[in-house]
Amino acid sequence: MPTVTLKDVAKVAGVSYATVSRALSGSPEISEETRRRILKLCKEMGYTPNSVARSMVKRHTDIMGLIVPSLNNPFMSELTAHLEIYARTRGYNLMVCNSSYDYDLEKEVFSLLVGRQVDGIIMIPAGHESYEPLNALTSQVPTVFISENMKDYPENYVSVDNHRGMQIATEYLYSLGHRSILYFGARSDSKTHQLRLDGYLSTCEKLSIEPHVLRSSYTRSSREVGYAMGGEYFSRPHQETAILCAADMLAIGVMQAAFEAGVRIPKDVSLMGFDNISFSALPQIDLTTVNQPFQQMAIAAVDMLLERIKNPAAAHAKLILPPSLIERKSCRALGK
Amino acid sequence: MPTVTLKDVAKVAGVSYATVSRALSGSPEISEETRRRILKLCKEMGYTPNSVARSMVKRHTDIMGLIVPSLNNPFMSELTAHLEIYARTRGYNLMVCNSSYDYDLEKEVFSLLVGRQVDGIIMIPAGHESYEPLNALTSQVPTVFISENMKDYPENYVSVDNHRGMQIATEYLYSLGHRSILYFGARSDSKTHQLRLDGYLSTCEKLSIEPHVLRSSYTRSSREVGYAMGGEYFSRPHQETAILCAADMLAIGVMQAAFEAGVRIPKDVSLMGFDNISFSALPQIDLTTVNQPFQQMAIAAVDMLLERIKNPAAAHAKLILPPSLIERKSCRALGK
DNA sequence: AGCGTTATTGTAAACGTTTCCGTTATTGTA
DNA sequence: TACAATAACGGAAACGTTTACAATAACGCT
Repeated sequence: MPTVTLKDVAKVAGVSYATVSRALSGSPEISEETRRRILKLCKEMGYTPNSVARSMVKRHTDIMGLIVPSLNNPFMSELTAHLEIYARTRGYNLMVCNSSYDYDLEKEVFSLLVGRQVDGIIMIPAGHESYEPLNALTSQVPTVFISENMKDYPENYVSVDNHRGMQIATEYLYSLGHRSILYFGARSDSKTHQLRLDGYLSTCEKLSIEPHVLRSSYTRSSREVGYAMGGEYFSRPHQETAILCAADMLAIGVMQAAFEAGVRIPKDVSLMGFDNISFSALPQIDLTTVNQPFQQMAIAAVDMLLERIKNPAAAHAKLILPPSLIERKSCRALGK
Repeated sequence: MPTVTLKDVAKVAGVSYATVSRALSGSPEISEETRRRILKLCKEMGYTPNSVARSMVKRHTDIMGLIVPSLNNPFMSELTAHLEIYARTRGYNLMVCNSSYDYDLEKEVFSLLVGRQVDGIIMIPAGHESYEPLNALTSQVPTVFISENMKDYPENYVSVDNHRGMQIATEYLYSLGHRSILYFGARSDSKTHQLRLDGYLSTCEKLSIEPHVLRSSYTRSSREVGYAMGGEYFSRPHQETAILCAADMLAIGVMQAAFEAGVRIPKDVSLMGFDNISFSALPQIDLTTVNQPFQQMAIAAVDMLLERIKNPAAAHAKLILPPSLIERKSCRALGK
C-alpha cells in the first residue's frame, strides 16, 4: 500500500535520488560499491520502479495497443497469443481492445489507445466499407495492420497472400475434378475478403469454370454465420459439388448445417476453409484448408511496428507471406 | 507527431492551463462560455489528453492487468473477451499477459504489472504446487483470482463450484447406468482440479462405486494432453464404460484419440467434459459437459476487483457460481 | 458606502522518474 | 607542487497533468 519510491531509498541510503536512478539504470558513472549498496537496499525496502513516472520523462511507454475484432474466433486468439508473447520478449506489454466488429468502436478504442500513449498499435481491422476516417488516426501513432492494404491509403501491414491462397484452394478443388464450386464468403468490403473472393473468381476464369458466389450480409466470419448460410443453402435445391469458404470458422458452421441437413462431407459435397485454425485439425472436423502462418505473422507484425517506432518517417512497409495447402479429409476426388 | 498539450491550448486560448483542465474535466467552477470556447479549441487543435501524465497525479491508471495461462484455450480466450469488454464499459483497459502455464512467468508478469501501476489484477492461475510466493505479490495490488481458493492464504476469487460440478457429472453418468467411470484429469495440485477430482471421488463414495483415476503429469488441460492420455489409455486393455474429463479440451483430445483407436463415442464409451466451451456444441463433437457461466464470471470478477480497488482494506470476497449440466450426445444410457 | 459572498480565473506545488549540468574529490602528469 | 583530467555524486529542471490555494471581480445586502 504505502509504495516506496526512489526518493525513499535515496533518503535512507543517504544519497541523492539521481544516484539511485543511476544505480538502477546501470549507468557507468557510479561506483560499483554504492551501486551494490543501493541495489541491496532496493530489495530490502521492496522498491518497484514506477513505469508511469518513467514514461512521463522518457516519452514512451513500452506498450503496444492491439485492436482485434473478436477473441472468440480462434484465428484471432491464436494470433493474439503469439503477438503478446513475442512483444513481451521485446520489452513491450500489450493493451488489448476488442472492437466487436464495430467500426465506430474501432475508431474509439484507437483514440483511447493513443491517449494512453501507446508507442504503437497493431490492428486487425474488422473490415468495413472505408477506412479514410482512420487515416487521421494512424498519423498519430505508428500502426501496422494485420490484413492487406485498405483501399483508401498507404499503410504498414503484414498478411498472407489472400489472393494466392484462394487460387491454391480453387485449383486444388479443380484438380480433384470439381467443376461447380460454390464460394461462401463474408461481406466483401473487407479487403481481405475482397482479395480472397478475387482469387477464387480469377482462378475460375483461368480454368474456364463458372463461379458461384454466396455472400453473407455480415462482415464477421463466425461459425454462426456459416451455420446460417449453410442451413439456407442446403434447404434449397443445389448442385455444386464443392464449397469453398472464406474462413475456417465459416466452414465449420457450414459443416454443422450440413450435418443437420443430412448432407455428408465429403461424400455429398466437398468443403474447404481458409486459415487453418487449430480446431480444423480435429479428426471430427478434419478440414482441408489454406494455412496462414500465425506465428510468423505475429512476429513480423511486432518487428515491423518496432521498426516504425524507431523510424516513424520511413516508407510504409508491407509483408505478404505465402499461404500453403493443408490437405485433410473434407474434400474428395470426383469419380469419373 | 508534435503532440499538442494542455499548455499549448492554454496559450492560444489565453488562459491558464488550470482553466483548460477544468474545461475538460467538467468542473463546475468555470463559466459555460469559456468552457465552450476551450472545448472547441481543443477539437481544432487536435488535443488528446495524456493519460500517463494524468495517472501520475491522480495516482491510478484505470488499467487492470490480466494474467492468463494461455489464449489458445477457448475457455481462456472466451473469458478474456468478456473480461475486456466489460472492463472497458467500466472505464478500464486491460493489459493482458500470457503466463504460458509457467509459474515463474506468472510471478514475473505480476511484478511487471504492478510496476506498470495497474489498479488491480485479475489472475487465472495456471495451478501450481504452492502459491505462497504470490502472497507477497498480491499484497501490493488488489487482486482477484478466477479459480477457487489456493491452499495457502485467503484471497478474492470467483469461480464455478467445481466440486459440485463434478458431482453433477458423476451422478449424471451414474443415472445413465455407468458404474465404472474413469476420471481423466490434469495434475491435481491445481486447486481447481483438486476440487473437481474431489467432487468425483466423494460422489463415487456416496454412490458406492469404485473410482478410477488417471492423471496427466501436465498441469495444462489441453487437447494435446487429452490426446496423449487417451491414446495411451485406449492402447491398453480397459473396461470403463465412461470417461469423465476435467476439462472440455481434454475431452476433445480424448475424442480424437478414441477416433483414431477405433473406439466409438458414445457407443463404446461415454465421454463427458467440463467447461462448456463453444466448440463443444458442434454436432461433430456434441460433448455432454458441465457449464461454466463465462460471462457471469467475467462480470463478477471485474466488479469484485472494482470493489477491492475502492476499498482495499475490506475483507476478502468470494463468489462461487453454480454449474449446470449440458446434456448432449457424447454419453449413452447403458442398456440392461 | 462598506462588507461579505460567490463566481471565475490564475499560481504553483505535486506526482516519481530521468538527465543535464555543475561540484567536489581524487588521481595522473609534468 | 601545481594543474588538468577524471570519477563520483548532488541539484534542479523537465515530462503533462490535477488541484489546493490565492486572487480578483462582480454582486447583493444592510
